[in-house]
Formats: sequence, C-alpha cells, structure tokens
Amino acid sequence: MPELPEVETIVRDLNKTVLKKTFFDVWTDSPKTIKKITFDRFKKEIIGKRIERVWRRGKNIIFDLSGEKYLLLHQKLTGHLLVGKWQLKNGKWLPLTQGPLEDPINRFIHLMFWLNNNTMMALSDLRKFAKVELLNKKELEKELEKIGAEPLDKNFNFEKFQNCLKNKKGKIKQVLMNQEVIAGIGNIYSDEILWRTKIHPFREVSSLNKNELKEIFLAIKKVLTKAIELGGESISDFRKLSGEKGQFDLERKVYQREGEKCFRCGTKIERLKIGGRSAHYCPKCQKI
DNA sequence: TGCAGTGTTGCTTC
DNA sequence: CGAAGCAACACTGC
Repeated sequence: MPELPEVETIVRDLNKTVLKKTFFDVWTDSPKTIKKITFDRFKKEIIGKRIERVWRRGKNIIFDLSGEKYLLLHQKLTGHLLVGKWQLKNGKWLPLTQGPLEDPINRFIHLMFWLNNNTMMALSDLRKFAKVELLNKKELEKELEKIGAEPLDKNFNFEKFQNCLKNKKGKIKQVLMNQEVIAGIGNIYSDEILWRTKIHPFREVSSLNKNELKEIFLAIKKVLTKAIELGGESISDFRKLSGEKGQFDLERKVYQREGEKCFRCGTKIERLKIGGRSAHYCPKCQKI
C-alpha cells in the first residue's frame, strides 16, 4: 500500500520518464476509476495535453497539464503506476518485451496512457480502489485543502508538529495516520515510527510529554527519509515505476512481524486491532 | 469450499 | 459533532 515514501519514489521516477510528454491515447477496462466525468469526456479532454510538472501532496500524485488542467491520482490500497516503452508492430501497439509491463502482477492493469516518445504509463490496481480525476485549478485546490502538514517539508519543525497534535484526542497511531493532521503516513510507517520511539500505539496523544513528542517528530523524519532512500517498501504488491520492488525491508522492524523477535529485546512482536486495522508493536519495549 | 484478512478514504449511522 | 462501522473491490491464505 503506497504511503508517502512509495508515492515520493513514484513521483521522482515520473519526473525522469514522463515529464514534458504529451498524452495521445488512453484505454481502460474500468471506467469507474475516472471519477466525476465519463471516460469518454476524460479521453477527449486529456488527449493533446502535455505534462508540465509532476508532484505530490500527501499520498496524492498531481500532474500539472497544459491548458490549466490537473490530473490527480490516488493509488489507495493496491494501485500503482508503471511506465514502459511500446512500439507499433503490424498495426498494433505493443509493449517492448523487456520491462514492467511483463510482470505477472500486471494482469491488474486497468488504465493505460500512451504518450509520445514510445512511452506507456499504466495503472495496475488489484482492488480497483484507485481514484483518477481531471480537474481545473479551483477543483484541485478544493481537493487538497483539507490535507495536513507535509512531514518532510523543511519548514515542518518541532513547533509545527506540536501544533498539529495540540488538543487532538485519540490514540497516537490513529492520529499519525489521520491525513488531515499529518499527510502521508499509513499503517506500515506509523508502526515503524512508534517502535523506534518505544511508544505504545494505543497511547493517548494528550498523555505524551514534550520529550516523547520530540522522539516521535524525529522518528517521522528519519523513517520516511530512510524509506525514500530505499525506494519504498516491498512486502505488499508495491512496485516502483520500473516494476522493481523497494528495499525498505532492510529497515522494517515491526510491521507484519507478529510472532517474530523484536530486534531490540528479543520479545515476540504482537498485533492488536485498532479501528479495524492492525498495529504491530513490541509489548516489552513499547509500554502503554 | 468458504470466510477472514488485507488498508485508504469517504460516507452513513448512532 | 465525533467516533465507529462499513462499503468500494478482488484476491490470498488458512
């Protein structure tokens, strides 16, 4: 499931592969993926538009297009973008034999864009939860206005973090995953951040002292930065644009390690349900 | 075979 | 108003 580091990895790769390219065809077998307008209208509008910029806000990917239009993509649980090369052979567009479009997971490709320079961009999405929208500037701003702070923004310092959590009720794990508080953290990285700080996922935010908040703030920066360096996680079906897996497994300490030994103290990692999700933690290191 | 588990977001319900 | 539950969808593992 793509969280901030996975989305950032994808955006950096998109800037190397599709920037300044123009859409000239689009195909789907799942028209409901395109929200708000019909697929036919979407197709008519996007053909001929050029990608001027690719960036990220929380877990959303935004393509700034020519003509003041914006392509907004949220990958949700199982969506991921892939970019490969294609060619015209015997009157048919075919992917070149090498590359991400050959991966077996890509039987889940439901949306495909053809761009110039032999480039093909595909959305693979097992559960079809991903969202794609074509918006004008006002609509885009409205979609993004409720999203919380960007944790890796240079201006996001400890004071700002404290303000984000001020007067927040609830358990620290749930608050960290709340996109309206801080953007981009999901189930994997909230577990990893809290293990590093030795704080129990069920701790009430209001009970955390300044030192503990500082630990969490530093762990957010550290874990997310490290995960981006490693190209994202690799235990779900996440793939980089090239179809490769990320390398975050080298750093993964608790997520989906139930019953395995804590790397710090050897105690078996436990799993608890919280709001319908799993929290993985060390019952000895992370006291409530 | 069938059913729980997987997790993001947004809507519904209490 | 806020929290909790569930639906959107489809596959995997027990």
